[in-house]
Amino acid sequence: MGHHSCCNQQKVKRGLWSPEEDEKLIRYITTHGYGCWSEVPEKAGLQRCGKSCRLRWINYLRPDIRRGRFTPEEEKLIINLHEIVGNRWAHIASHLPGRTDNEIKNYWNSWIKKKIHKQISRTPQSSSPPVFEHAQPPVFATADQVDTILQHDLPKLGPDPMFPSPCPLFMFDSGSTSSSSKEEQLIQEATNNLDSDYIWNPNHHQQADHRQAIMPAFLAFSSCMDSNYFTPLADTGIGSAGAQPCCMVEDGDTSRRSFGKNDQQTEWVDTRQYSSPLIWEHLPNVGMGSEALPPTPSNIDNAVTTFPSPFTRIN
DNA sequence: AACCGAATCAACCGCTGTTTC
DNA sequence: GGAAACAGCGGTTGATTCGGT
Repeated sequence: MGHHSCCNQQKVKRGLWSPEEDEKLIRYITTHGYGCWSEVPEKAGLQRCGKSCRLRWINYLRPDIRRGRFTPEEEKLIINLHEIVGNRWAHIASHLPGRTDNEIKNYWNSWIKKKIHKQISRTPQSSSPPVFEHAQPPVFATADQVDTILQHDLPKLGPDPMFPSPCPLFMFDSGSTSSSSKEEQLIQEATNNLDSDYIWNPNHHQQADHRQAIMPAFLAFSSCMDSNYFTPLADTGIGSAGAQPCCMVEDGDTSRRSFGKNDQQTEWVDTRQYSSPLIWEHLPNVGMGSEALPPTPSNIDNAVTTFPSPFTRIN
C-alpha cells in the first residue's frame, strides 16, 4: 500500500479533521493561497499530507461550498449529467456550483441508485428482464481499421448458432470536426441503412428480415448533439480520439447498463425517465470476466481480431 | 434502553495525466 | 526522452448516525 510521496512522513495524521486543524488550514490558505499542496502542511503547521489538506479544503473548507440537501433541480441535473458522462463526478460537479464531486458521488451511490431501483421494482416488465451477455464492447476504430476488418477478418469468421452473422459494432463521433471523408461516408451509410433500434435491441437480432441490415452495426453519435449536455463532453475528450468503450442492451423500456472496472456491476434502469435519446455508459474496461482491453489506438489491433456477436444470449 | 443492520459521508487509496527538471 | 513530483480523479473504506425492533 504505497502512499503518496508527500504522505511518507512518519508523523502524518490520518482520520477526521479537528476544528483546530481546520482553522489552521483556513488561516493559511486565506492568507497565502495554496500554490503547492505538498508545502501547505508544513507551512500551515499541520501534521497532514498535502493531499489530505487539498481534499479537506476542496470538499469542506473552501468558502463557496454549498451544504445541505440537494434540490430537486440539482437531483434532476445529476441524473441527466450522469446519463451522459457516467461516473465523471468532477465533471458533474462542475455543473453544480458549490457542490463537490465527493458529495455528488456519495449522493448518487446512496440515494439516487436506491430511487432508481425502487422505480424498477414497480415496473412489471422489468421484474424478469431478459439476460444478455455482451461479449465484446463496441470498437472505436478509424475508417482504415474498419476497412481492414471488413475485408480481411470478417469473412474468416464462422456463423454464430444464434446470430448467423458476426456483428461487430463500431462507433463514430459524427460531430467530430476531425472526421475524415471516409469516416463520414461510413457514418452516412450507417445512418442511411441502419435503424439504431435494430443495432441495440438484441431481440431484433433474431428477426431474419433484419439480419443483413444490422451486421455489421455502426453507431454514429455526436458530441455536438445537444448544446446543453453534449458540448461539455468535448472537453472531456469524448470523441474519436478519446472515446471509451461502452455497452448498452435495451429491452423496451429498460436498459442494462454495465459499469465498473471489471464489469462486475450491472443494473437495469428504466430508460423512460431519461430525456436524451442516447443513454450510455463509458467503461474503462468491459468484458464478462475476460481480459478484454478497452480499445485504444495502441491495442486496437488486438481488440478487433475476433468478432463475437455483441450480444450473446445466456438464458 | 439496548441492540443491530442500514444508510450516510468524510477520508483514504491507488491510479492516471500533466508538469517540471 | 525519461524520471520524479505533483494534481486530480474515481473507487472504496470505515466510522458515525439513524431507524427499526
